[in-house]
Amino acid sequence: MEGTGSSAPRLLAVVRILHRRLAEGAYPAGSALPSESALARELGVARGTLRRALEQLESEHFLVCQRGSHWIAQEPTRSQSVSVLRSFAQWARSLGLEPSGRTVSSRAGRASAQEARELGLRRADRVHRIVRVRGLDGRPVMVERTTFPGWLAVTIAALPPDAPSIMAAVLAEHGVGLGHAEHRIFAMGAATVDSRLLQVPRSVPLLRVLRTARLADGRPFEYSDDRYIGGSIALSVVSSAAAVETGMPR
Amino acid sequence: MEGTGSSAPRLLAVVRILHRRLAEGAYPAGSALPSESALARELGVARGTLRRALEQLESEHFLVCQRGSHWIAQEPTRSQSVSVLRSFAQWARSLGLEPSGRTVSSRAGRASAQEARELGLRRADRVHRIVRVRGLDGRPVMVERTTFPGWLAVTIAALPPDAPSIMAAVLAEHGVGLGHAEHRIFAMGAATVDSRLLQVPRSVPLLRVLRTARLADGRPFEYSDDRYIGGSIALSVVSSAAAVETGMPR
DNA sequence: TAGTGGTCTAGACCACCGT
DNA sequence: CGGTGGTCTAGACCACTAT
Repeated sequence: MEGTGSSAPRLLAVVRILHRRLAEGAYPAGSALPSESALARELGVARGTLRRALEQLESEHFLVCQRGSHWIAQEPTRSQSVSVLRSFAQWARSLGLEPSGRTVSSRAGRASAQEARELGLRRADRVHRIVRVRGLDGRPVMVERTTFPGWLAVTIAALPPDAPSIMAAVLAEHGVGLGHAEHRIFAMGAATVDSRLLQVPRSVPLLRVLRTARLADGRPFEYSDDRYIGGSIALSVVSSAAAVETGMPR
Repeated sequence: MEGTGSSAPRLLAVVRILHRRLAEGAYPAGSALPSESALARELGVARGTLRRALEQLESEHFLVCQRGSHWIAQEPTRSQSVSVLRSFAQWARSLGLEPSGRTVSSRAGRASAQEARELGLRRADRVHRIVRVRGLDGRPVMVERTTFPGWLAVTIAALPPDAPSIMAAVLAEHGVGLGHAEHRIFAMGAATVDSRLLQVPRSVPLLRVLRTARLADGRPFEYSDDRYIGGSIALSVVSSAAAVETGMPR
């Protein structure tokens, strides 16, 4: 009976509630959800609104459905879209999860040949390196080894060790957000250090992402080696071969 | 006041009409469309339905809008190439390597629920499944388990077991290339079957890519579970912060 | 056949834009 | 201020699935 006129608060609230319930196991993988009508009534929204939330969860592969049957919860692999460029913290919050960060080390240094190449610096230019363990709702899911160019060192070094988002600080201080990034994605076994930081056995399969990111104004921002616990997270990529056609199903 | 219960005929009809009008220059680039209410009245649908059509055109970059103002037609030449979509064979050759393929099995079957969903089929519709080991310069680097919709079965079954590229055959026979794909990327340990096919020890880290691909004309083409030997291959993805999606965050 | 999801409708309130 | 898009509601009919 009532609209809001701004962003989509009801929808977002419902999405968050469902994410939370799935994460907490209220709807175990493979089990059926209550009917749309029942769920809508319980959450105090119209069926249409509830439905848009379900469709979002479906596009994130948390739910599936078949005509005439109930919605089914899926194995909760979190999927991070790479095409839409967002920081870890932004991505986590969009899923209704709380991102955390713990800085393991943070120190100044000189660029290696590789770092210089990726960040557009000269070898031995000043850089700042940090190692962070990042988590979702308190559980560690990835370890991140990042190198920043020297001009960011002051901003980075000033951050508290549990800052959930470095991007937010950079945005606040320099007024520029992420522009674009290149990712190279591998699989690898957990090294001894990784296994200790992530609290998993050695040689467990990890998803390794080497990332070179630039700010919206084109300046190189970071070069990072991220290692995710294998099953806990999926990267999602949508790619197209250009060319727009007219007959668009979907 | 009336629903249909089947696919979405009204919505599709409206989308087609708008595509045609844009193509015919009824709404020149930069000009404003009539208001949603007026357009809905003219086309004989509810505003909600018209709106879903506009959102689809927006996601295809044909239209943009601002709050409180009209929808604006866009120049339809905007290439949105984010990630380049290429087949394994195309990719290998671009690296100067020789792609190879060995078909391990190839047989007809009926779609599982998951396959039906990914390929836009109904459960138990005819599909064709193949398992292939693919290599670079003679060394196996990945195993590929692919499901094709029934209408492709003849083309697929006719291929020689060492065909380096299925896409090339489809392109030759049906005259359509790859259009669009979605990937979900994980890390996992090699299962027993994988280790045998790839000639690596069990539990070696593999890069697992679940891929749903469509042809340029929008028809679902394949659903595939690809597993790459961890260190041998990296996926490379370039992403930018631009990206506008339908209505929802995705 | 009863119940579910898939689609569509008609109407409402709100925030925002131009005047 | 009136008009526009953005969001939400309540209710309807249909095709499909399960039993």
